[in-house]
Amino acid sequence: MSETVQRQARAPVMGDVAKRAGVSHQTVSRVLNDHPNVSPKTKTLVEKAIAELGYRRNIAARNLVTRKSQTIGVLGSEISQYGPSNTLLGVEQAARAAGYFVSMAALREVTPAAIHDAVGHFMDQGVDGVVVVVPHPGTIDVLHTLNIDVPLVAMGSSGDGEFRGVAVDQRLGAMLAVNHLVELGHRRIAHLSGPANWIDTDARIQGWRDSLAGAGLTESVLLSGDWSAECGYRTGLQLAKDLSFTALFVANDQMALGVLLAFHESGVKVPEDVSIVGYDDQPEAAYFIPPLTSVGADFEELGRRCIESLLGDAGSGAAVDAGTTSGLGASSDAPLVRPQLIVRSTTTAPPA
Amino acid sequence: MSETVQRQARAPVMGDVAKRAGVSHQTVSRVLNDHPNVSPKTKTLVEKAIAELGYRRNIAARNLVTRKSQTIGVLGSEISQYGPSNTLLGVEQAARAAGYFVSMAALREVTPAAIHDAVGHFMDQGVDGVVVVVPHPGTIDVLHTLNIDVPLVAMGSSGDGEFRGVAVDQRLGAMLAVNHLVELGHRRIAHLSGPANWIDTDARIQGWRDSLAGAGLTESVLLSGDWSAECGYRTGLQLAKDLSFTALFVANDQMALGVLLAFHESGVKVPEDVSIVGYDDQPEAAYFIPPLTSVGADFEELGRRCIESLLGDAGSGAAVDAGTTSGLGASSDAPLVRPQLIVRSTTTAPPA
DNA sequence: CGACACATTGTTATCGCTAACATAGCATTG
DNA sequence: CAATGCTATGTTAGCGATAACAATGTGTCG
Repeated sequence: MSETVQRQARAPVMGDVAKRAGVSHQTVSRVLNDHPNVSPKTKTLVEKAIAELGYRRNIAARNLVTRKSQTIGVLGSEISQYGPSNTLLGVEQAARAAGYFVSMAALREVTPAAIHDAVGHFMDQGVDGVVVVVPHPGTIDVLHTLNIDVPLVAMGSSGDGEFRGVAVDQRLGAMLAVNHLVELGHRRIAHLSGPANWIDTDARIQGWRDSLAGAGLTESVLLSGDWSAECGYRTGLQLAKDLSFTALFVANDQMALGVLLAFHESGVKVPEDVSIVGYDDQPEAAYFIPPLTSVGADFEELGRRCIESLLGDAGSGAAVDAGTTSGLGASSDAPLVRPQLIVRSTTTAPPA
Repeated sequence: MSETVQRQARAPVMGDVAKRAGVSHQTVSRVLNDHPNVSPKTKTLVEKAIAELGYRRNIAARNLVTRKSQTIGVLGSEISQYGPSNTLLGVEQAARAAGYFVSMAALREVTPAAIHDAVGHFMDQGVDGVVVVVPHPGTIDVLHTLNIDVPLVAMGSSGDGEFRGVAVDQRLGAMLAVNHLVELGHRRIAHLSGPANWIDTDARIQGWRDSLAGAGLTESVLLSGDWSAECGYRTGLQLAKDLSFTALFVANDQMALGVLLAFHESGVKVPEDVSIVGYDDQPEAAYFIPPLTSVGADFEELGRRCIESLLGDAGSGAAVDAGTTSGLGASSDAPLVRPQLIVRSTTTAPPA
């Protein structure tokens, strides 16, 4: 009688399952871990006992003895933004599908101290790997100072000796945008970029330049913004006063939204007076006034690739300690996600 | 010599710290856990040893013996949307500040099976509490079937005997919106709501009704949408053909964006012909054409409150097993976050 | 000054699991 | 048929922390 009570009182452990199945607890462990040498009959027996008891293996005990936590730390910032939040989604999905837990730490502000904190948090937890979804430059540098002893994948980075990187081919994306403009007949194509030094900013500027050069055009205005609609609006107001270009490539959709409003208020007609191409292709872009032509990438796929890359690493054991550091050549084969141009109503041939 | 090598080979454990500080490992544990009866001198000694060795406590071992995982499971869906993603941010922040790890599981699709899966994932992990950030109705019902043995807080729910809830006072938000319209002189105020049965949808419809009733007005058109800009656009196109109202309260900003585009294309002037109020006040709303009047809430605060509520629970031990179930009266004191109306350029007095 | 309370520290016993080794049974082989 | 190798299972020993209890030392009090 009292035994029954006890059983209800505390969760069943491996020994309970073993007793019920008439085997040793080790055999139960073997069934749970899919070891090869277990007879089908025993396996069935054990599985039945597990089901009957509603047994769940104690993860803490397992982690203690295996020295693995089965969890991946995801370091994020700006996770309420379209790109990062979708990347996060992809990361979580892929990680859980692979049997890992996902521990999240969001950076409210991207400072060395905050990064340090969050990584410390992950180390305390003994994560098996870290995915960094922080589109800020310098993050990688901070991480380098941290002496992290688990595999790490950084989104947006192209990878280096120590860390792996997964990124969207942003230069290509920018070229897609600018080529489209060139094909429409534009010859003076300005660019409203992101803040200086961001990886994304630089790559997009580069694409703009390369595309221009490829078409034999000289650079027009290059302005830098801060990604916000507010900034797009202010810049748009300035620009409207004295248009020296017929097309504008804006580094993200939010700034483009601001520009659109500013132009609207200033009487500059889009696309008649000036064509605009955005970047990110967030769902709302299709409903801007007018609907925005934009370059989009599959951010979820990006997230999935992060995990793929990380697990490829983790699978090969402590690859980080060993030769990887010397394999600088690996940086070039960082997987790149290809962006796509979605043409809508903000682009047309330049005014006559 | 070999000892030195060993020390580098494996992470230091409590015993190493103890040896170095000249105390027992238990004393080290006491220092780490802030036990009262440790002499300041010893404490300093231990802390010095910890720092010198770069010691980090093994969480798995601790979890095993304390039967606590120090982690909170966060179940989310639509985490790339403005509201949920910010709530998530608030949750993560507050949880980490309270010394908890945050394990995330994102629902790609909100089905009983997916919820089941994710919760099972959390149970495997032995989370100390669960926060549910899933704005879909029926989620709670599914959770009720799951026999969860840790405290749980559901965002958007008003709480019941078994679970706690934290929500925005959406009825109030809707009333704020409609009252504003009434004060401007509108008498025929339509509502484009969210999908049927959503908690949010119902509360906002209720607020719209109550506000109308309070002003002695009869209900105008009530249409239901699906939150998307696309749907707002289609509905807007319909509506534009035959305007039977002078003001439209839209249940979220994205649908409002679609409506704005549809009206623009149809030649319906906002706000001259019809006033529009949105809901959520996402940052972009200020840059819609024209800038959208909207009702906003502090979603991060909502997230923080979730943790607050959860930890209040967790603190009192296994409150769930005990009397809580009978305390149905507690449902009324669910903390409500108060929304605010932000007036911009889509609202004005009705046409003469 | 002996007794008792209290602050401080040490010792031992788990927590629930997996790794490593040990053992038994059975088929194969020269 | 003894030797060998495999398969299937059991036994034992930790993983690294905290809990519970034991053992000190120190000060106060009658």
